Amino acid sequence: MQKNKFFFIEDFLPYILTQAAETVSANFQPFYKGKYGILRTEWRVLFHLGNFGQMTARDIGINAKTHKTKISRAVFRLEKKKYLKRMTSEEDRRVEFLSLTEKGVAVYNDLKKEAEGFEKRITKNFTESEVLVLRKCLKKLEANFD
Amino acid sequence: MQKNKFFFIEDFLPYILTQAAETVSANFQPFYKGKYGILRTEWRVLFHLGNFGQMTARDIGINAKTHKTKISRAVFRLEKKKYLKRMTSEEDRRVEFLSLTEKGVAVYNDLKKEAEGFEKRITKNFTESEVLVLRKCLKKLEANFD
DNA sequence: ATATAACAGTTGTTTTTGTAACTAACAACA
DNA sequence: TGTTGTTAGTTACAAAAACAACTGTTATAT
Repeated sequence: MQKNKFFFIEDFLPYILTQAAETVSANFQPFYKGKYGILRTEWRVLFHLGNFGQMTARDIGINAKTHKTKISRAVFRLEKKKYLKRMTSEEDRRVEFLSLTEKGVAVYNDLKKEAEGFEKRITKNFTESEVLVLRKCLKKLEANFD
Repeated sequence: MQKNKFFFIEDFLPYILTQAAETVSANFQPFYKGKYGILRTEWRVLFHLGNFGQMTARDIGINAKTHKTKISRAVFRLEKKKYLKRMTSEEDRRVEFLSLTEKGVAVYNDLKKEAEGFEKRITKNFTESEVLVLRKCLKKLEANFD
């Protein structure tokens, strides 16, 4: 930022990015944690399965850039809650296909509504173009590390 | 599994925001963790003191929106590394004024350079206006929860 | 005053994460 | 066939975070 030649932590992009993400996440958390007792990684697994249908733990991990142990534990917990079921692959018995149960789909559909409402709420004072640029920049930031 | 046309996790702003923040943070971490063995909260405390000078743990916590136990432990570790010193207030003996030691200032100055370089690098394919809008939007997102 | 509440910071305990090592299944190739 | 390497997923242990309870100090209100 040109406004000053010195370094200010509050203008340091990685810092304000993390702060914004933490604040937004902390305020979104009650919807899934408070309502269904699931953690962030569980939310991500649930939403991957709800969104894309049957997937393997491996592919969820790749797509969500999440370590396999985190996924493994999230899958275990979702299974324990009966939100998710496993089916071992016939061709490769190392692989498990994961999918949501009826109960899981119901939770997903409810949380999807919450998510849509939440997103609308946090961007209510944004112009359409601001939202577009924001999305584009966030994707670009990520892509810079691929 | 019915695939819903209207909600996509990869367009969900809190998700892409968190993903971008996690990716950026993971790639910035080696600079302070790898080089000086400090954690993220320690980096934040160090940079608050380097930036604003003498501060109390309380005020760092408020400004960085970080819980006092996290700050307390970060201060302890920085003190153990001799990057930081404490001085009990005369007027209120509950309060401790924190400041960087010479060694701490040296680390801060080095990490500040790294930070500047890193920020430049991650935004090198951004237009000036994109960076401005991004900053503005991130601050606005945060402000929506004050 | 003296009781009570509020505050700055620390400590203890539980929960979650990070990392490495592991099991079981497959693949490549001699 | 082996033998070696790779992969999907789990488990064990250590590091860190979350949360509650705590100490010592100051402010407030009878």
